Order: sequence, then C-alpha cells, then structure tokens
Amino acid sequence: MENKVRFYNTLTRTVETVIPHEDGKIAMYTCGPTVYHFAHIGNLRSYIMEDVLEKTLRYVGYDVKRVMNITDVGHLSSDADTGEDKMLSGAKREHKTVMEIAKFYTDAFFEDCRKLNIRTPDVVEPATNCIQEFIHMIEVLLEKGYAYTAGGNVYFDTSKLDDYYVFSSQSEKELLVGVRDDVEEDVNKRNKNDFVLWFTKSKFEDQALKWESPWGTGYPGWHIECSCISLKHLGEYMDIHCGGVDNIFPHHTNEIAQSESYLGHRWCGYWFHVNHLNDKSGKMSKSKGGFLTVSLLQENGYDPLVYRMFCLQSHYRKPLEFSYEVLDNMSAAYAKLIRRIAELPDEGEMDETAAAAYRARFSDALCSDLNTSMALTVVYDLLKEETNGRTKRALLAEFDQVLSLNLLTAQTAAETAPAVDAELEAYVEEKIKERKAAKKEKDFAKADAIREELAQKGIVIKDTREGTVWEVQG
RNA sequence: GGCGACUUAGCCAAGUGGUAAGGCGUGGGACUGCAACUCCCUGAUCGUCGGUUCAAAUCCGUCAGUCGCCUCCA
Repeated sequence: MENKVRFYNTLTRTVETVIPHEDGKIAMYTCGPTVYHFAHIGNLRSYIMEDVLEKTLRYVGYDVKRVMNITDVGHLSSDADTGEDKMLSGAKREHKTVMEIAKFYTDAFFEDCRKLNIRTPDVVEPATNCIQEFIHMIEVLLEKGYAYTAGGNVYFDTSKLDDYYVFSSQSEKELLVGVRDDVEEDVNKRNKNDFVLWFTKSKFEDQALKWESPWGTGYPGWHIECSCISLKHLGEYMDIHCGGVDNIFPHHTNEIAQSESYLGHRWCGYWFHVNHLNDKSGKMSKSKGGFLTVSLLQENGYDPLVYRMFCLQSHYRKPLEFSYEVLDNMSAAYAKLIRRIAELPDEGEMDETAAAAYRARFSDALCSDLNTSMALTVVYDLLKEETNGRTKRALLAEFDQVLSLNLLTAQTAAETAPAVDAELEAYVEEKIKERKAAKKEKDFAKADAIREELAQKGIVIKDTREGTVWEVQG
C-alpha cells in the first residue's frame, strides 16, 4: 500500500510512482528560506504544498525524514562576485548585524509556518553551521577535477559533465548569458554556466561573515549548502528534493552537478517543484518588494488557513493567481465548511464500510499527483454522505492530518468573538428580552429598533430555532 | 533568441478516449414578522482552426493569449 504515491518528477518529466531507496522510508529535502526578509505568501505556497506532500507520504505509511536548510549566508544578488550579499543588505537596511537579521527572519518564517499549519521539518540546519562540510566537498571536487580556482574564487567546471542540463533539453549554445540587462558576466569563468563554490574576493565593505579556507578567507557560494546539508543528514541517497520551480535552474541543476560529481553516483531520484503564485502583474517576488505576508493577510482580517485552503483547491503545478476577490470567496467557503462540521452530532456507531470507501477516495486523490482539489471534494462529499456524525467526524479528523485546515478544531465566528464583560452582557440580555416582548405583541417596528440599536453598538443578533443568539462583531 | 507551463461556467477548479465533479457567488423557492443561518432548485460542450478515431475537453498539428526560466527569486 505504500508504494503508490505518484507525482510529477521534474527529472523525467512524467508522473511517477515514488519508489524510495530504502523500503518504507523517505528521505526528503526542501530548500528553505533565505532569511534576509519576511517570506511572502508566494514563498509559503511552496511550503504548504510540500507540507501536503510530506503528510501524504506519512498518511499512506511512510517513515519520512525531512530536512530543510536556512540560507543565512552566501546568497548574492548576482552570481558574479560583484553582487551584494542579501543578508548584508538586509542588515544594513535595518541597522542590525547579519546574525540578528538571520535570527529574526528565521523565527518569523517558522511563525508563519505555524499559522499555516506547516509542520517543522525533522532537521532544520542553517548554512553557517556547515562551513567545514562545504569546504570538504569543495576540496573533493577540486581533487576530482570538477572544480578550478580563478581570480581568487573556486568554480565548478560544468564542461566536465556529460549532462549538465538534466532538467531540460537546452544546450549550452542556446542559453544566452546576460539576457537581462542587470546581469554582470564573471570573466573568471571558463564556461558560461560555471558557478562559484567559494568566494575569497569580496568587494563588500563589511562582509560580516567570513571563514578561513584552503583558498583564503571567504564564504561559500549559494548552491553548495543544499548539497552538503542534505548529504549530512540524509546520506548519499535522497528520495525527494522539493522547491519552487524557479530553483530548477540554476540552483537545483547545480546541486545535482556538485553532489553527483562528489559522490560519483546518482543522488536524488525525484524532484518535486511547486509553481508560482502570481498576482495580476506576474510573479510575486521577494526582490521586487511590495509583497504580501501572512501577517498582512491577518491584519486584513483573513484567517491564515483560508490561504492554505486557497492553495489546496488549486494544483501545485499550476500557476495560481492571487486576488482578494478569490480569497474572499475562499474565506466564505472555509467559514461555511467549518460551521457545517461543527454542527455534526457526535453520535452513532462507526460506519466502517463508508469509512473504508472514503479513505480510499481521499488517499487516491492525494496519491494522484497530489490532487488536493479532489481531496477537498472528498471532504464535501463525505459531509453529504448518508452516514452518522461520528463516522464523519472520525474521517475528517483523519483527513485533516494531511489537509491541516483545523477542520474539527477551528473555531466558528461566534466562538472567536471578543470576550464581553458582564455589564454588557446584562445589557444585551435585557434588550433581547425587551425585543422578544415586542415581537410577541407584533410590534415589529420596536423590535427592529432594538435590533438596530444593538447593531449600532456592534452587536449582531440572530433568531435561531433555539432562540435569539448574539455576538459582538470583531 | 532558446526552453517550459498554462487556457474548462461570473470566480476558483476536477476530469487524460465514451457525450462535463466539487466549492464560492448569482437567481428562484422553503423556513422566518423581516433579516441572518439552514435546506432545496438553478449554470458551461471545455481558447482558435484542422487532423486521427465509431467516439476527444481528453491524442496529434496549427494559430492566439497568459505566465515562468535562461546565474536575485518558493
């Protein structure tokens, strides 16, 4: 039953069944955040979908070990040695040290993840913890002839590989360097796609983080960290490597080049890439600025889980366009869903026949290239199913292990309303009593006046079958 | 210029050869003094043109549009 999770493998460009290197276990790696600024909701889309993948694997019975790095050094705005380090510019912007910046934004990242019910990976490793490992790998690459030094830096020699462009059918000839105006070409490179493994030449006035190395004092290139950190914690064979589609080239391409050259054998068999969240003007990007964060959504009154649901109702390989209109749509859908579930009576005998059928449908949806939209449909179908509330609740709790939408534990609007003091409560209860009397005497004008009076104070009343209820509008 | 993805009702979206799931919204109805909640009903032939096939949203080709990558990016 385990070997049935299928998803699109960027390496083979087909949907494949995952067959792990070690039976029953999955070694999974995720490129973590660059902690020079807040993660925006587009970044978080990837982490949400990867979270669903991880939980799906666990749901069907795999023992998953997941590792994530934190890029706290070496991420230049350009791969030439003239680019400014993003950590450094973040520190300058906020008048803090690089380490303070890293700490602050790492914490902020995991706080966002917590709000979105994204599980923290089993291992989280900052790049700055692994400098010795980076140096070791670079030494081996130099020994094996896959790397060379030039102009003070160490470069990976892409011409030593038969198949550098593993993810596409592009050839070196077809790739243009400098199609964008702002890219500076590094004259030290032997081949246009060679990339830096170690920098010693730094033009930054205050490069805060530097380490001794056989090539001089300096700092690592961007790609080396993911190779080393994954090897350190997951060993020589990794099953699934995840990230956003924009990492396919050059980052993941370079990781493969380094890792397989270092190891001398095939490294990772399955590559899972999540497509971008766009807004009307195109890709939401950290470097473009003006991006949306989870905190901003909350300030605008949205439950972060509404955003999670927004992501789940789409497919991870499709570009998804963000708009407040669609988020409002989802907000209504989520509130309604939670309310319906909250009303399910916890009664009856567990209906095993129905449960088995729904379990099968649910896991089939997720195992079919992570069809989260279909998984949500299974939830809706279950709510409509002719079976008892206890069975539905039990299944929903189970499905929520993967969906993580707080299906049963989310609070309805009434429950999240601000607390009211006793005085206000007495006042409202009195008014409701007055209104009830007015209604009894068919004095609807007075009844409506009382309702309006309360509404002015932000109190909304509703006549339900069980009597009049009220809540303070948050 | 090269590579790649996407295009299904007002919006989101499933569906990979046999005559279109689901959600939100809209409209109508039931309930309610009214309203809200809830419940019921309500909608598309699948970007264009052409081909393959007994049969295509589903396969092939074409055109168009949108988006992404090509050393900042999830």
